[in-house]
Amino acid sequence: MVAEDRRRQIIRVAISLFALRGFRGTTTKEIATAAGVSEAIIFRHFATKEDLYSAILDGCACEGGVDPFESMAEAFKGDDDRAVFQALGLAVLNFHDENPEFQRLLLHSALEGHELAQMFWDRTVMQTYEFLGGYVRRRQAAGAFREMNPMMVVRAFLGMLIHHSINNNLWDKARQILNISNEQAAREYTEILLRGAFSNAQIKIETNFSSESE
Amino acid sequence: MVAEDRRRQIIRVAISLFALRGFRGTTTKEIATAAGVSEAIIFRHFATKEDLYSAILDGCACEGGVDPFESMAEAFKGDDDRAVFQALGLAVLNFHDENPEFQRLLLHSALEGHELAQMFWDRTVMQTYEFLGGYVRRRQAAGAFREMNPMMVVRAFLGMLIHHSINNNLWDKARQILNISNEQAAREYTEILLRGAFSNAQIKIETNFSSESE
DNA sequence: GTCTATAAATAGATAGAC
DNA sequence: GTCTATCTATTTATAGAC
Repeated sequence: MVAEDRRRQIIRVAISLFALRGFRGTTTKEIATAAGVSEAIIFRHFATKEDLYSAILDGCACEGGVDPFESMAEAFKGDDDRAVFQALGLAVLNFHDENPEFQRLLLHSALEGHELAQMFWDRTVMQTYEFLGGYVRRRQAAGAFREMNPMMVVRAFLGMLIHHSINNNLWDKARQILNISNEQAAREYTEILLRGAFSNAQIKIETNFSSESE
Repeated sequence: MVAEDRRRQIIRVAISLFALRGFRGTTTKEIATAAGVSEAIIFRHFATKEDLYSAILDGCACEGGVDPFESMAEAFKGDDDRAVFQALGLAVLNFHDENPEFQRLLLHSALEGHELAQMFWDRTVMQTYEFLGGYVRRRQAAGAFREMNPMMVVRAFLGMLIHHSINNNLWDKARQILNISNEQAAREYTEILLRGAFSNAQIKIETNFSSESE
C-alpha cells in the first residue's frame, strides 16, 4: 500500500480504538493488529504514539469545517423559533448518531485532558453559544422570549440534546426507557425549551395570575 | 498504621487517581506514591489492581444508600411541581459539585465499560426515572402537565442538570459562559422545564390560538 | 513498504528481610 | 505492617534484513 493511504488507514483504525478504550487504554500493538500490519509500520508513519493522536486532531479540524448552522439559516431569518431550535437539535442528534466514535473520543479526551476537547470547545461550543445566544437575545428584545440569561437557554437546550446522545451512545439500557427517533426528540426538546411541560390549562392559570400581579 | 485504616486510605487515594486518569491510566506505583507507601503495600491489601477497583465499587454501594428523593417528599405530596423539580435539581447539582470525583469516575467507568456505570444506572438512574416519571404521569392525569411521554420530561430535566454539572466539572471555560449558583440553576432549569423560555405574551398568543383550534 | 527481532522502559505482582 | 529487591509480561520504540 502507498504511504499516504497506509497513513490514513492507521489513523482511521486508531480513531476507532482510541474512541473505544481511550488513548492510554489502547496499545500500538492493538492498532497494528487491527490495521493488519506489524507494529513497526505504525512507527514508520508516526514518530510516537502521541504524534498519531495529533494526526487524528488535524483530521478532526477539517471535518469541523462543516457549518452546523446552515440548516437553520432560513428559520433564523424568519424568526421561526421552533424551526431554529428543531433544526439545530436534529443536526446535533444526527451528528452524534452518525459519529458515535467522535463523542466517545471527545469524552475520553476531555477526561484525559488532551487538547481535542479544548479545540472542540473553542471552535464549536463557543460558536454555538454565540450564535444561538445572539438569536435568543434578539428574540427577547422582540418580546417573544422572556427575560433571562440567553446563555441559560442555550445551555439548557444543548444539555437536553447532548445528554440524550450520550445516553444512547454509552448506555444500552437508555433506549429501553425512551426509544424515539431523532426527529421526534428534536421536536419534543424544542417544545419543552420554548413552552415547557405544563398543560395549556396550567399555563392559562399562570398567565392570568401573572398579568394580575403585574 | 492498622490494616483497616491503611486499606481505606489506599481506596481513597485510588478513587482520586482513577477519577483523574481512569483505571488504565493510573499505575499502582502512582497510587502507592500518593498514599506514601511502597507498591508492595498495595498488593498486600488488594490481590490485584482489579480488586482495588472492586473495593471502590463496594464503597460506592454504601454511599448510594442516601435517598436523593428525601428533600422533595413534602413537595411531592402537595403536588407542588416547581418545588419537586427544584429540590431534585438542587440535590443533583449539589451532589456533583461536592463529589466531582464521582462524576469523573462514573464517566471513565462508562467509557471503559466497567461495572460501576452499570451499577449506577440500575440503582440510581432507573429509580429516578421511575420516581419522577410516576410523578409526571400523575400530574398529567390531573391535567397540570400536557400529554407526552413522561420519560421525555425526566430525560429533558436530567439532561439539563447533568450537562450543567459535566460542563462545570470538565471544562474550565464553562463558567466563563455561564456562572451561576446551584440554587439559581435549579430554579431556572425548573422554570424552563415547566413553562419554557417563551414570554407570557407569546404564550398568550399560543394559548388563545390553540383554544380556538381545539 | 513491510517484516522479524530486539532494545529499553514501565507495568503489575511477588519474595523475603526487618 | 512495611520496605527493598526482583520477577515477568507488556509497551513503546528501534535496527536491520528483504
